[in-house]
Amino acid sequence: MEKVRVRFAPSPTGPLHIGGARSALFNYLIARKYKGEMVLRIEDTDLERSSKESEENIFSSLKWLGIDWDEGPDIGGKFAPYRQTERLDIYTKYAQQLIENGQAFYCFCSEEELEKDRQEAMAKGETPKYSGRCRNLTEEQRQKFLAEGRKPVVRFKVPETGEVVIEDLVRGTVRFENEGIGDFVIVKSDGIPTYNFAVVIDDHLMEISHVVRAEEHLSNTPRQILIYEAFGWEKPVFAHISLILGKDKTKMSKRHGATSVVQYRELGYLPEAVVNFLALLGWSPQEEEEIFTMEELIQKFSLDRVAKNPAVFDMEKLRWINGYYIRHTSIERLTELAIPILEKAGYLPSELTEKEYEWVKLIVTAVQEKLHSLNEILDYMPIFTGEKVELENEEAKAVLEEEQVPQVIELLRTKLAEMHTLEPEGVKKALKEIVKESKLGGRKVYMPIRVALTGQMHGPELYYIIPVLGKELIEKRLANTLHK
RNA sequence: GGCGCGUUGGAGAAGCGGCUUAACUCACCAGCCUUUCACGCUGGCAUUCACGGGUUCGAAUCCCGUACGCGUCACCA
Repeated sequence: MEKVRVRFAPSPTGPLHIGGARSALFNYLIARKYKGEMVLRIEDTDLERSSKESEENIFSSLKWLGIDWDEGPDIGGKFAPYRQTERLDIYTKYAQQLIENGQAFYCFCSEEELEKDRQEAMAKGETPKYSGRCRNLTEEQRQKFLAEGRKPVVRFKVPETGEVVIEDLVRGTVRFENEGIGDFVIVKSDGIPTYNFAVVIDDHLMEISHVVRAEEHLSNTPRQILIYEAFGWEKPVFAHISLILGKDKTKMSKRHGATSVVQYRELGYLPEAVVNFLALLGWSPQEEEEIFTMEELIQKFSLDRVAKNPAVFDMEKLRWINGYYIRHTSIERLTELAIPILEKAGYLPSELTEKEYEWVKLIVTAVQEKLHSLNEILDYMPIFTGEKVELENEEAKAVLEEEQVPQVIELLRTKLAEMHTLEPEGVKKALKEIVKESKLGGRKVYMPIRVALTGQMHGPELYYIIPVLGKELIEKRLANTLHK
């Protein structure tokens, strides 16, 4: 088998979309699995919408996910350049070749003319398709148009009969009649090639062996194959992966929530969780496990287990996966990730003291098992900060009215006073002693303390909450809740 | 409208002619663990695979039609 060379070829017209990230991931997994090469190519031929900023976003999003590439605009490679706007002369050369061979032609039709054709075809109930008007212009006509100042586009001459058969790795055999394909534009009037033309030239020149991309490109594929055939080039293997749909089964869009990789990053998702989730979007493992590291994915991934049916973006599942990774990563890492979130929310200054860092670390330890995304830590912050405590409901109020409460609180005060510093292990021990000495049992001791300190019936372990609060805050809170 | 693709439980998703009385995961319910919540563990949760025909000894799996959804028909990628 020849060397596997795959590519991810986004157009830099916005932040990296979750669907794009999934295409990039699949390509990356294939490249690594078969010890091939991954090419990153920037398709920036849409001058209007492309931006450097989007390009930067694509680079950083991919890196964040842990996807890297062997050749690309930032690192170069033997087929450089990797930005289409830097390859314009190459496309011109090949377009010229097609024109000379009679496989492409200049078209001078104006937008108005084309629109009129379209309307007429629609009115007659026909498929709108290029009329072929400029297919056989004489040299004279051409000069006349040029003299009028018209800027031509170059159109590919599509054979009028025959069909294009695609042997797609995930979709099987798909056929398209040539008849349904009009002569399409390959070079715009400003001299920039269109997508359908540039991809083919680049994929061929860059020796891409497998084109793995989203299903929306499936109906473009016959046009591209026609170009391969016009040049007599060997075609790559195609694999069109299904679209990503939202919960309502329509194409994933802003309406469904976050759609870009950066958004997930900002919402407190871990890159390995996003990668794991993305891999499951359209692909399924043979075994029962669903949690995989990048290494495992590289080992297990294969295109023949990629499904044809559309992949539905299940936010609940992403949350669950993210929660899993949060529970299984280190406190140090979570602390580092939590700091900017807490800073932004005003819980921390921009420069941290050792003491503040330790404080965050304790909070993170306390809530680690409860989080599904890092920013959920903010939901727990009222437990750890502020002097005032709101009793959450009547039930909580009732807990504080139980008869053993004064005794429990007194014991707590005594125990805490005996301790020089509050740390989880010591507090845990002290609490157990209270249970033992009072002979009241767990619930009657823990629940009043919990409610008195936090106002809530549920929450993280008390032996974490107490050290986080510190003696001073504890006194203030006790005073606050008990004298109401 | 033409062309192309899809349709399995509350949700995601395997299975692609007999081994399926339809995996697995999430959610949900019950029990256990536990000071609470959460985590973890155990068990329960589709007689049925959009619908209607057909092929076959046998169909979720193959064929045809209908419905619904999605994609695409650009000088966007």
